[in-house]
Amino acid sequence: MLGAARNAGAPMDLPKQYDPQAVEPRLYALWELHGYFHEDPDPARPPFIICMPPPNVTGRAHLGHGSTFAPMDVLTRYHRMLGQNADWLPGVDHAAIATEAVLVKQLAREGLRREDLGRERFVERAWEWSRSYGGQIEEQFRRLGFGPDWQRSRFTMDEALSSAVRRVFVQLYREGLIYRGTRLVNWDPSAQSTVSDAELEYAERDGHLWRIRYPFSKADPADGVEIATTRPETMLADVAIAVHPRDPRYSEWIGRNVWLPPLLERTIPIVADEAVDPEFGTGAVKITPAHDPLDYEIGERHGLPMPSVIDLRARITGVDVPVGPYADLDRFEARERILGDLQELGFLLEAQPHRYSVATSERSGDIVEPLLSLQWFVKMVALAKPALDAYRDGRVRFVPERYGRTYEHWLENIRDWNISRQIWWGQQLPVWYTPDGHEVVAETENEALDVAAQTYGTRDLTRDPDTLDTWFSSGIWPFSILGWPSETTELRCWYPSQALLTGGDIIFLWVARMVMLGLHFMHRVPFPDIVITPTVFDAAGRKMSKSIGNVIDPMALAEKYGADAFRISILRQMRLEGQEIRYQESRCEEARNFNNKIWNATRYILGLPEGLPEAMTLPSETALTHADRWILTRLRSTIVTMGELLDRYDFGNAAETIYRFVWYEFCDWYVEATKADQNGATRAAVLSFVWNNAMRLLHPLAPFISEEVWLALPHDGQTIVTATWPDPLEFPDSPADAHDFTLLQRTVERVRNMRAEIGLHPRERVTLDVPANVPEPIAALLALLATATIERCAAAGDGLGAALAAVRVRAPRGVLEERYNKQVQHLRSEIDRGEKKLGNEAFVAKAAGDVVAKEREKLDAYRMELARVEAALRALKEPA
RNA sequence: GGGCGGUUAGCUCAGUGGGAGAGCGCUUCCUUGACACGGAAGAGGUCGUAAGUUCAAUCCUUACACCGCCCACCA
Repeated sequence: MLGAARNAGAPMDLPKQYDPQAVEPRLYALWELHGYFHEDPDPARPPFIICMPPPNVTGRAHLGHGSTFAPMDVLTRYHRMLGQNADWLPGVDHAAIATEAVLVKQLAREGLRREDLGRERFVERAWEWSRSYGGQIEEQFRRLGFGPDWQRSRFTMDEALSSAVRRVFVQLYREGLIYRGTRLVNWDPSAQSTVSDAELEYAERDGHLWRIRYPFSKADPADGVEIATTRPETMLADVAIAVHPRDPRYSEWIGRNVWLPPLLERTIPIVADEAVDPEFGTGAVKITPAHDPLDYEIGERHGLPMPSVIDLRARITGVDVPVGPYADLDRFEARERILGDLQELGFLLEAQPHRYSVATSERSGDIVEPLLSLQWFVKMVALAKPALDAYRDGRVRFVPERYGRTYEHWLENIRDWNISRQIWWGQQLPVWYTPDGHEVVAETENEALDVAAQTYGTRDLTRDPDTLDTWFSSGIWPFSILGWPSETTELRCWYPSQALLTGGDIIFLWVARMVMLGLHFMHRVPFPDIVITPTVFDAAGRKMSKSIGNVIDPMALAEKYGADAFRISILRQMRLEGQEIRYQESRCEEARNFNNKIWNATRYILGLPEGLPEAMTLPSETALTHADRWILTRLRSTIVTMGELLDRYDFGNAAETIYRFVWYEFCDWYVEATKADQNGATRAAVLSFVWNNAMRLLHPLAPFISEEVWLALPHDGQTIVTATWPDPLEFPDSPADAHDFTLLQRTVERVRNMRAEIGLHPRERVTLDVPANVPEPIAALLALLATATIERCAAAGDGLGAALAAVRVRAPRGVLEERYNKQVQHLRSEIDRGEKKLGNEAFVAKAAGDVVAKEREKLDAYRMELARVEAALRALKEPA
């Protein structure tokens, strides 16, 4: 659009407001059409690979993608411009639990359960759903300008990835790192599946701590041991009372039996265990190994039986022990009934209000029930050790560093990972059972049949119905997407990747597991840098949630303000050490204004009467004005700073740096300065050169507007996407001239300030007495920028700084007097401060030399300035 | 209970061992040939509290208060 306007020679016909909706989708389509995001492995260039954390197939873009995915896009685009073999590898996760939940809900609307459909048809339906409705998030990512290599997109359920998963499972099994066993697991009754420890969320609840007496004799309910519990419904499965071995209150009772109320059908022993806290409750605790993790450990230590009374539907079951009238009651209903009965029988002594935390399932939100169950596990200790070593010797590091301690602590205290799930959508375990119950683990059914025939003499196999935890397949993501176990070029060139960017909430679920599995199967860490990006909250610091109604949809922001604006608004708020962003829509509006500023600066450049040069070249160095040299020096410094900041993953400061350069340096000063007549010959070249460079610096952050503007300027190549990153060595550096320009800026500000005090209309010229030793070009800029008429007066001071300081503003005597008096007052206080400081012997003796010298210089400068102002004040009072 | 962040202008946040910053909001002026999604000039802060280190502390140390996050087997 801009380019066409340029050719038409009528840029002023362009609208004054930038319209991202007209630009963004069009440019994205072109980029994708030309395959600018696609790369092949090229060993001749350094790789820069980022594996996209695969969003759930059920997922939709949210603000968090702004803080995590936008930075990945920034890095990939930046490294591509640096000429590296840069590729961002995308994909989608099959999100077993979430997808299954969607489908089950869908079926329910049809009055069906998944069993009515059968596994095969259910899985078929899940595939259909994933293909048609799923992956919509990829479209949203396109709209946000994210540029991963779509041709390489992978789905965790793809056959290649599933077969990699089976390979990993089989190998770990053969190495003895995967086993099947009956352990206490977290059961999610509403999802009807296990949940791993890392997927639990603890919620504080107000409840009660009930004191209950277990009697020594059925005949005397008043004589017994008092325990405290928050979960009376589990007492039906109690197998013991535990006390601390050195608790004097109970020591003589250890070994005795008590009756188990309220049924009083069996007795349980009192045992001693160090894990009991004598300070808590009554110091005696009921032990229910089948329904509590700590009790399970105590039960194991004491060889206690482990009856269950809560079944998979979270109802009371009498399969193991008598449960009397409570059979089949819901767990919470049972609690009420049991409490009532205990009360009636005199065993309930007290109900004390108590705040406690319950484990809930992250996915379903249901209260998780610890249950004994036969499941598959990964032995973690052996895998964790190398992952810890890799962190400790620096092969992986965290940004910010502090997250490393989180990772370390988790790995040090790691527990076995329950990987079997009782859902149908996902990678089915490559495990078969013979009629005798022998396990056969193999990558394919044929192989399993052969093994079974050879080892057990049967071909009658039943496959384990369970599927693997979704995180099992994402744990091998950095190499499974490169074609592992095949020895592909991709695998050879692109493993390991260069950085992982993700939210802090999945350091355990995903990051640590990728490191462990990467080390185990590829013998190298999957990425050296782990960048933990901040979580986005609302402006009040609350999590965004549907129930609060404070969710901001990034797609709506992109619609309203443009994807570039959305990206800038998030990036500018990121801080290297920050762990949260409080998002306010006003930041997006501000970024939209920024883009509009860029648009209008471009309109100005395109509308220059002299037209733009064909090629992007700078005029000879001698032709450059002060302002040119200043902006080029500032550009050079901006390029260097941007590079440093992006290399450090400091996206916030990088965004801030280009933002300030564009607005406060280029637009506010340089563009204004080019309106002076003197620039006619060179300005179009310098303006378009600097603007071209600025657009390239901006491109990783705001890909659309930078491309649109860049294409309209003199440029090399087809697209900014593959343009080269600006090189500061391509243009002259003249710090001295740049400094002269900053002296001019201060003078302009001083004059403008006076103008305001005089109350001049913005267009009315003020008259300035400018010393003869201020060079003509500088004086001309002063006249332009301060809207002034220049009268030359006698040379004053030594050097440009002093000469400019001597510039006088002609103004009514009263205004000048007030102004000078204010200045005198300010200068005196500064001089006073400096004198006191330098008069302090301790300061002069102990402060670093340059600090003292600087202080002296400042003091001298203030004194000179004071002398000048006082002279001016005196001159004012003398009769003309 | 343990660990980690945070506390700076009305709001959201930068920042630094040596004279407190931005954006938004607010006040005044300005529809000047890029831009009112703009320009210019301003007002506004004892940098959470208290001690300590230092010639010098908003910055370093300690304690405390409040807010937030993570971890943990308080039954």
